[in-house]
Amino acid sequence: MNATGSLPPPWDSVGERLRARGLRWTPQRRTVMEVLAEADGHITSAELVEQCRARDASTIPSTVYRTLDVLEELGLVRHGHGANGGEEFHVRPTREHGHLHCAGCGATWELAASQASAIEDAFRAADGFEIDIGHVTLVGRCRTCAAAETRG
Amino acid sequence: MNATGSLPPPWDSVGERLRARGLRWTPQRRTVMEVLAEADGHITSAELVEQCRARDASTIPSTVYRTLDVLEELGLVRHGHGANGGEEFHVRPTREHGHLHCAGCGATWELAASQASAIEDAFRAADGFEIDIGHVTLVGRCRTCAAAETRG
DNA sequence: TGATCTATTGCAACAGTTCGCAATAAGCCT
DNA sequence: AGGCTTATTGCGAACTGTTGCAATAGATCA
Repeated sequence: MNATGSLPPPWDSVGERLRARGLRWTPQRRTVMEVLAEADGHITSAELVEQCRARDASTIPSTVYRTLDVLEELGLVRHGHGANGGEEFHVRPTREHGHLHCAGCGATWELAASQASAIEDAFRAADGFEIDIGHVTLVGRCRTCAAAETRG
Repeated sequence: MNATGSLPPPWDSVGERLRARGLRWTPQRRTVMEVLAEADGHITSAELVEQCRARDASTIPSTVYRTLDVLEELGLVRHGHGANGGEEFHVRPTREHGHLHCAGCGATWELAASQASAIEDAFRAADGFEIDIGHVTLVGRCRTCAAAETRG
């Protein structure tokens, strides 16, 4: 049995990857991995801390945040900001994608990769800017709410 | 001399506008207006609190935050989120504009209205989404940093 | 001017997040 | 297995921003 036990890829090799960099594989970090492995997709910091605490009541928030920093350096998660500015994490291996949030109805949804490409092109053309479409949740009005406002 | 003293437009009429809605014109709110009038453009919550405290050492942060809520309802400021998710305010009467932040060199700059229009069009075409381009600071790589990364 | 109504303030508590620091413990080497 | 180095943890303090509540003080009307 390897040092990381039965975690699924890409989490099963995290221990080795940490050690290869002179970093350490600790029980606290393993707890964070377990939660992330189950949360595949998105998770907010608050959710992550809460779920770590469910597995290990002695979980300290600052340890979780610092573990996330390390995982981001390893490329296993990427942090972003939700519509209210709060931190949220994209868990690998999720494809690149953006989030849109409607300030009218409160919905948040993903922007498909093909649509994202068109938008990235627009930024590139406008300003030479290579936007990281996934980093912040973009806020505006969905088609329905925008139409309702125009009418009303 | 009117009730708001020598504040410049549109701040000189805030007192009346508040009263017209059954709200009140208080010394604390006046302090916030004075700072905003000088900060024309952008200001973060922390900067605002700090500058209010410089004028009136007894300034309480929660009062400042609540005043900002009221001013946003009046349309005199609009809140947004910086590259790190922190709150920041756009002070009227500034035109609509977006902010871009380069994760490479750390620079933040404004997106001109004409460029913003092209990007708004791209969102509208992609998803029917009416983006509020000014609400969040968009993160990515500026032309220079993107080119440097491509090279090596 | 004074009474009245209630918006607003000040304060304290709290939630999310970061940081400094001393104690702990992972990983390496013998 | 034991010792050493230092990354990491746990904890407390600080910072940003929100909320509940009792006391204060604008605004209005007589």
